[in-house]
Amino acid sequence: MKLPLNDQERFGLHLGLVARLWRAEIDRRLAAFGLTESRWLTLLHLSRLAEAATQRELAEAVGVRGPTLVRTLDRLEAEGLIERRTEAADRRTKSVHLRAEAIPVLERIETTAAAVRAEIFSDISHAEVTTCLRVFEKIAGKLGGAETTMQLTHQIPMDR
Amino acid sequence: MKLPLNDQERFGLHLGLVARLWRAEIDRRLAAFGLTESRWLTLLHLSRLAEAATQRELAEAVGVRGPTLVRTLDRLEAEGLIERRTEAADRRTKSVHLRAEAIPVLERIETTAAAVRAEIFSDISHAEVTTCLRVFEKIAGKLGGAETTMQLTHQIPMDR
DNA sequence: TAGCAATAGGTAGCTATCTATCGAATGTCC
DNA sequence: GGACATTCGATAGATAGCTACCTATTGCTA
Repeated sequence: MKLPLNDQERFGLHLGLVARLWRAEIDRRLAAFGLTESRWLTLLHLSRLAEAATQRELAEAVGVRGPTLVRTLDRLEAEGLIERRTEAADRRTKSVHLRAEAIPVLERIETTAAAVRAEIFSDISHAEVTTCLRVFEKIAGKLGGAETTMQLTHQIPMDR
Repeated sequence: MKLPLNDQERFGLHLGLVARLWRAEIDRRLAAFGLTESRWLTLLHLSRLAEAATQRELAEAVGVRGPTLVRTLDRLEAEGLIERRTEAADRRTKSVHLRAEAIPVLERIETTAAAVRAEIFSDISHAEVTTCLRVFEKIAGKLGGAETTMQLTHQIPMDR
């Protein structure tokens, strides 16, 4: 039973581990600014989406389920970084907006993320990165179905 | 601000997402047998470690911290799949042992994991897998320090 | 050998993810 | 136009990861 692992087995085991290490590192660097990955990732996607994104659109962009985003937004709203507005057109939906207070925070996020990337990728070639991305998208295509693939490539259709 | 993402940015964003999809898929397939990833992963590592592994050694193999393993072992012990024994040599440590009831469960895990791998990797070449593994280990080396690198390559030193 | 540092496992509490479900609002189809 | 299905955001509860701290035991060292 105590066989050495083959490469496919090792891939499965290491994927989750590296993802946890990555998240922990970013959390560590941004903790001093009161940010965790789920919060800064949400802010970042919000800044890159069209104006007046709904919670549903934002959740899809970030890659989490609705209830997960609800709690993240609760915290960001309590911290005064975003606000939710009920839209007259469809009173079920709420649009999410960055507040002015979020601008310096976003700048800090961009700076820190760039520094982490420069450090992490210093000895990883561009070809290696694109290979990983191709593998990620193949896996997401199989596991997540069409929606996730579109989400991964940031081609979110407007009519969903 | 609404710039397209470069490949390094996309890598960071997709890593966590694919890891969550992967975990959700395996949990879905093994849920019918009362297993979740943390539990079957722990059983699998236990079956591949030397006899009488301590909790510390097992935690390092699985890649989680001590308190995380404590809860997982609590559940596995309650389900009758493993048992903890206090060793006379060092009464601080407890060795973890598979019980006979775990054998069919492990067979089910191995079968299911092999099926998932065959499906996921059907259109991913061996070269792509090894490139990803090389990237994972470079990142783990930078983020996790020496111990994690050793853990990733399964060269756990005996004298720690 | 007495005291103190280090180690193993456990507990408490935080964050974040998920599924299942709910209420309100909207849309659709006879 | 009324009944039913769908969609959106929120809530509840489960699981799993972490750090910080605690107790018991071991071992080193002055």
